[in-house]
Amino acid sequence: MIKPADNKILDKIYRSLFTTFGPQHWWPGDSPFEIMVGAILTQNTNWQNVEKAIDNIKKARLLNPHRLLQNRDRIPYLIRPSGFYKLKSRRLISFLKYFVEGYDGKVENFHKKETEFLRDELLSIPGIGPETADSILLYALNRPVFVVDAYTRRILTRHKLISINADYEEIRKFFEDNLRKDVQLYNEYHALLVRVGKEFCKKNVPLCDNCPLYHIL
DNA sequence: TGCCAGGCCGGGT
DNA sequence: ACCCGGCATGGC
Repeated sequence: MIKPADNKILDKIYRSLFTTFGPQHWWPGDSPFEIMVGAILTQNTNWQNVEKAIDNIKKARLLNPHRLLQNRDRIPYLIRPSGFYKLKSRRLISFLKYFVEGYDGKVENFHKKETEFLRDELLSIPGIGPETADSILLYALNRPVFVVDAYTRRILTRHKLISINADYEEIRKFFEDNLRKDVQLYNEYHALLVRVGKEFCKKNVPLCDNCPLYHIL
């Protein structure tokens, strides 16, 4: 991992991205529960497809943990547009059981728990890995946890800020160690990385000098 | 048309 | 401890 000399590089990157793109208003979603569902459905999937799935759930008036769990057999059909729908149905149901049985499906009941404790609980749910857990913690529960995703990794790798072998925890620590612990900052930063990644840091495209980050290396 | 999308898991080395 | 295929739909 790396990141020698300039321990302000992450600040520079953030300012550059924010100046270029402005606030991203993440997470797209009206309620913490919708965000949790979206976090699971968007695994390796285009957000547009996830929106269709969430719309289906809303139209069925099932965007509520208790009701969704009670109608679990309708989930595969409803979330079909988000892809991997049988797999994701199982994952969503696992999460719903955890949320309803452990917290009565109420977000307020999470508030008494420590972030690390919740993170461990989320990671123990089958189908919830580090990015999904951290997305839920940051965007649904407003906990200061930095979310690392494929774009984050690709951007940092391509700009030689981390080694190609760096694992999830290493990258997360890189951000959390070099930024102030601030929910709004983490929120915007991750959203901006996704934004710049979609536009300028695609797969199988080397490194373009149009990228706003190109010149601050 | 083929490639890709805001991962995660399980089996094989 | 890695590495890789499977999982699926819809947009460009």
